[in-house]
Formats: sequence, structure tokens, C-alpha cells
Amino acid sequence: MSTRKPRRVTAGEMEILEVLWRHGGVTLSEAHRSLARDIGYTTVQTRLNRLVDKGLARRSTERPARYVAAVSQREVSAGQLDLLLKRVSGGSIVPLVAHLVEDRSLSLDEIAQLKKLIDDAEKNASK
Amino acid sequence: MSTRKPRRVTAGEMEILEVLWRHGGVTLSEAHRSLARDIGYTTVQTRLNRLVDKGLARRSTERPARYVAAVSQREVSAGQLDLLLKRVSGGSIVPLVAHLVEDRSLSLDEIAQLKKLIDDAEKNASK
DNA sequence: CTCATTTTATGACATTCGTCGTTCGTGTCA
DNA sequence: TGACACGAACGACGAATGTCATAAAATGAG
Repeated sequence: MSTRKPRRVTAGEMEILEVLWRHGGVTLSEAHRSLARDIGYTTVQTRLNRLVDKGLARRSTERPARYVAAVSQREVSAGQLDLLLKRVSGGSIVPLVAHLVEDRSLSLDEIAQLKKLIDDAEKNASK
Repeated sequence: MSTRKPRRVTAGEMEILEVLWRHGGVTLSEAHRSLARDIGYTTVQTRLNRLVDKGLARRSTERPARYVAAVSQREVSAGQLDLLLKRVSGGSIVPLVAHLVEDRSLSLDEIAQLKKLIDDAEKNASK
């Protein structure tokens, strides 16, 4: 596992990272095009560069340089989820799961998948 | 329900909001004391004021003014959870729950509670 | 090679955020 | 009443962010 603890990722950084995650490695112009939003070309450039400065992305040396995320979506999401978990319920997952399944209409298939998840977890439960 | 969409709450705002959530309404000096961290008195004042400016907190007119959160923890957390949900799995809760139960050792009691949650959800499942 | 087009590098400017110091108002109490 | 203490208002300043324009450099079409 990595020893580096990924800092809190801001909303703005996330916007760019999402593009990198969706399309493996993109050039600046591709990234700009992917950002549907009306935003300047050099703005994207600056933000991409800052992401690289912070170690959140890497730039290849090829000619039109390609940018790739240096942190995985999984990593970042897991970090956020942990924070959320700690905050809303002191680390207990039950209230969080409750929130997820409440007021949300699930399909029977989803229900089945959830049941399976719980069953699998049960096998590893601490006695 | 409220029609207002709560903006993305930053890490710094969260630090103060947590104090407001924990202790219903606090005065500036109480808030300052609650922040264990070594931080200036006026710094807390400024941050509280900015929170008020943004509509995330309200200040009473009493003499030592009391600050209360204008957004509930539930509201903010739900918003973050929704974002996370949208991002990691396009809105499907299954992968998120999977992440929550995986690599985490749950007690038998928690397992039981989770099962109950799923069973209840099943009753409202869309056929 | 030359020129138009695409990429990259710089520099800039406004806003927000984190951090305070200083000043001002207002009770309190000796 | 006058000095004090505490809360609030202001204003400041540096770092981070969001935005972009313009200049310089590299590439590809002829």
C-alpha cells in the first residue's frame, strides 16, 4: 500500500481529476474539450499544471503532453468516505448504510446484491 | 423540504460547523475554547462571521451573540454522500455499500442491524 | 525552409481563505 | 466616575484558487 496520505481534494481539483479518471490520459486540448462547461483554454492549463505541482497528476514527456491522475479515484473516494463516516456516525457504518437505503427505491436486483454483500461480510465478522 | 441547495462545504468551514453542531449555539469565546487546536481568538471570529455571510450560520442579537448552524449536519452529509455516490458509481449504492463492508471487520450485532435494514428496504422495493 | 496552427510558458488579476492585530463599544465594579 | 475586561468591528496580509491574455516554442503542411 502507499504510505502517502492524500490530502483533502477540493471541489475544483475534483472537477479536473474526474476528467483524468474518465479518460485515462488526456492532452490539454482533450481535457479542455471534455470540460463541457464554458471555461478558458489556459484556465484548464493552469489548473492541470497546479494539479501536477501538487502531485495529484503527472505529465508525460511526449509531444502533446498527456496528463494522468496520480491518485486513483478509489483512493480519493475512500478517503472522503472515511471522513464522512467519522463525522456522521463516529465511524459506525450502520447509520450511513441506513441513510443510503432509506428514501431510495431499490430494485429487487440491488436488494439481492446487498444481501449477498452482507452475507459475505458475515463470514469475516469478528466473533 | 428545503428548496435551497447547500453549496459544497469546505474543510475549513466544516471545522467550525462541527463545533456549532456539537454545542447547539455557542458564543465566540465558547467556540474558541471548543476548538482544541491552537488558533487565534479573532481568527475564530472571522471564520464565524464568514460563515454567517454565506448563510451557513446565524448570529443571534443577544449580548454575547450566539452562533447556530443554519444548515444541519444531516443536510450537509447527505449532500456529500450524494456527490460521492454519483461520482464513484453513477448513483448506484451497491458499490458504495460494498466498499463500506469490505476490509472492515464488523461485529455480529452490526451484521444483524444491516440485515434488518436491507429487509426493511425490500418491503419498499420497486417491483 | 517558411508559415500557420497547436502547445507550452509566463505573468497577471480578482476572490476566497486562514490568520491576526488593533480599535471601539459597553458593561462592571471599586 | 474612571479604569478594566470582554465582545465585536475593521482592516490587513500572505497563500491558494479561478480566471485568463499574451508571448514563446514546437510541429506539421506545403
